[in-house]
Amino acid sequence: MIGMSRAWLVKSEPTAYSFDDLKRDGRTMWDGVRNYQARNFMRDDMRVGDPVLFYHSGTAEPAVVGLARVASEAYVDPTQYASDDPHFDPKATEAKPRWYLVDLEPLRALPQPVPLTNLKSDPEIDGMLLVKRGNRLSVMPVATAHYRRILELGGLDPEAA
DNA sequence: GCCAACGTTGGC
DNA sequence: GCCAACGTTGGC
Repeated sequence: MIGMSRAWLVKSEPTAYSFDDLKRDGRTMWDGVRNYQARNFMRDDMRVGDPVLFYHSGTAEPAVVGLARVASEAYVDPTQYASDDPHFDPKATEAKPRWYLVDLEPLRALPQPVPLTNLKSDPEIDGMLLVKRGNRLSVMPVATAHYRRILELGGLDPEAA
């Protein structure tokens, strides 16, 4: 990681959108995020090229399964205006959008998915937001040391990735 | 399916 | 501005 590239983690239920779906699509709008903190990270802090850990939640074994990258600057999430969309927000207006998103592109699946339980028991992962009790944030920053450790556990060389 | 934790809403 | 009620997240 050259310069001030910052690592992130996004959660998704694979039945809704999986890492395989992202690989198939080649690129996707990370739409439907309806949490202000998560929105702010995307809108204010994400930069094109930042690495993104892709996490599967709501599964028998929740795990980090892939590596992606931020592929666009933030822009208005169009689903907030779509009355037939589950993420429709009647309080959002064209003049005052509420929700923003970035595009994501897949880089590669982790050769070895890294289960949440492994992270919880790993001393080097101490303090990571993801493993904090009651954490519900679906877009979060990841400390560089934690990011590198997860790549390592996932079977990727942190230097090469 | 259960339930704890959390964020948001809305009445006051 | 407080806070109870509610809906959602997400691990188990």
